[in-house]
Amino acid sequence: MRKRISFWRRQARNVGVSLVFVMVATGLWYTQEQGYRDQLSWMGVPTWETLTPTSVHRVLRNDGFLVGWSDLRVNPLWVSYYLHAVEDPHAGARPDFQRDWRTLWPITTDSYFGSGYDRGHLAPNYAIAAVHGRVAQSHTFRMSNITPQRPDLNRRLWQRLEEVVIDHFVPRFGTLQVIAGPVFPERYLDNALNRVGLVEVPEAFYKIIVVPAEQPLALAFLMPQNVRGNEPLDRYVVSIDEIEMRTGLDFFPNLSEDMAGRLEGQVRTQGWELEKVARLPSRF
DNA sequence: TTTCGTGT
Repeated sequence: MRKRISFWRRQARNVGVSLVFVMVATGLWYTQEQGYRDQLSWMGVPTWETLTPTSVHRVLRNDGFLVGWSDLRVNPLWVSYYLHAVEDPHAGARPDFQRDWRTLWPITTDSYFGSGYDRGHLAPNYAIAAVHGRVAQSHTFRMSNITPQRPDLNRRLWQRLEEVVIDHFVPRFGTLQVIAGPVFPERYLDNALNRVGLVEVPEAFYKIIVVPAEQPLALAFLMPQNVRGNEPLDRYVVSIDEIEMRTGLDFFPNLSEDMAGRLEGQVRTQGWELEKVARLPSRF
């Protein structure tokens, strides 16, 4: 009898030691992970306004950018990254697209074959490569960073926007925080079966650009799938509030209420000199 | 320099 009691005591102590170990390890991991996330997002990682199946996601960390991955949409709901001016911007050759095993879903590099949709980057190849280097570049080719885009959007209008960001806005402001992602129809069931393989097809895409200064500036775009590609960029400027309404996400959750109201509630294009870049021709 | 598909 005595022996049994001491056996269970020992087990209880072992469980206790294990629990403490797990808590400490989790705490260390969490602190470190939080540090990485803070380095890749200004004023907090995007989160959901309300906990709904379509807005819930988990964060995948890459070199140079974060991905908010939705297992229901089988899409990145957002990507977040900084860009800063570099001496001699250039990118190496485009690597191959890669499967990302963290998504669990089997999204392979030829899942898009014959679909009529491009494999569109959210965190862009060129800008990430130029600013964050070769490894980060390869991570932008993970299928977790890819979403179905119509060719005229991906290769023309969206590409022009990406080019303006890295070639004009980054040199002007020095450092930018960019968040980009897809927009889906309001009712999930209306679009639930509209998929490329397992990947739900968005109806539009947003890109939020912030100058993270004492007095921050923000500019946000919302572009639909069906464009010709030569439209002026400033036609698609919207407020961050509008993107939050359309996506169910909360951007920059650590912003003070006061600052959030000023930055997110209205469209302010002063300071961006949009008129100079809105009509630059397509490269492709 | 910056987007991709192509078909196996």
